[in-house]
Amino acid sequence: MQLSDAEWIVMNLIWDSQPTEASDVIAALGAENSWSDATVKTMLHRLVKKGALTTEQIGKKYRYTTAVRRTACVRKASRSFVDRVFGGDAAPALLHLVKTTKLSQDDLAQLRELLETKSNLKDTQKKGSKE
Amino acid sequence: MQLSDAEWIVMNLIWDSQPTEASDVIAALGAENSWSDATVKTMLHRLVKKGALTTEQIGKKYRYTTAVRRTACVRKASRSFVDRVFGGDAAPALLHLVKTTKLSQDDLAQLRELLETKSNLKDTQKKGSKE
DNA sequence: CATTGCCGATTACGGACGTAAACTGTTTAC
DNA sequence: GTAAACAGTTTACGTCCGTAATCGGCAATG
Repeated sequence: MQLSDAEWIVMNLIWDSQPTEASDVIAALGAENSWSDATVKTMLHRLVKKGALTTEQIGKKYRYTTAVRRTACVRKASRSFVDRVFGGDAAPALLHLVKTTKLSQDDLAQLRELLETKSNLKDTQKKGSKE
Repeated sequence: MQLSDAEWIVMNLIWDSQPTEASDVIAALGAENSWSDATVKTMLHRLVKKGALTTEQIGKKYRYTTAVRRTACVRKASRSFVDRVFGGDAAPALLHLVKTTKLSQDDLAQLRELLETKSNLKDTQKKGSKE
């Protein structure tokens, strides 16, 4: 599922507070992004048509629920980003991001732990060649 | 400088082998991406108009040179990616990427070192609040 | 010198996107 | 019950993007 900029905003909101009604989305995003309600409605509609959201009719109104996993979309977007910007080579991408990102102590600790785990896992399968 | 998908491909090539003539770009990218030469020419033209490339007339033909720094574009694209997908919160983005990326021992080592440096730098300015 | 061929410029066109108005049907309040 | 309010659908429109054909100038070649 390929999401556009604006669609990510909508989807992120709905992933966070599911299921949601149109009015909630309009209220939240209209304020945040100064989108007109018409704009939000268009987004929702397109996302449904696209298969990213499903609607469930509750009485007279609809409730929107995400139909795609956030992790899947994130994965897709990440790959696309790495491909586009770093020609598919993820390592420099990561180095760059880590270098240029403000991270809290906590984040740093988590990352370090994660890396340690990965290092240990790989410890057996000596994979040193570049290409 | 905001670059589109296709433009990144062109720019990455030119950053790597500067200065370049149109024919070279056409040859390289036509083969790789099966773009028609017309398509490549359009890309080049748009990039020039956009200010991402400059042309220097050598005799009757032009040589293309990048007019923007790759790092600047990478930074911009990274920020835009993190904003769009993670709502500006970079830490989860990094965690996700690190988690889902195949990294060589070498890459891991580099990352770990980088993180250690960052941890030490931050050691003095206790910033723990989430907010 | 006229033709061909290369190269950059101009024009084209459909689809996606951001943005939003207008239309329609239903519910609710006066 | 009629009008206002609300929610979903349709239509709209300018821009960017991918993709490409065509045009126009200059240079080499016969």
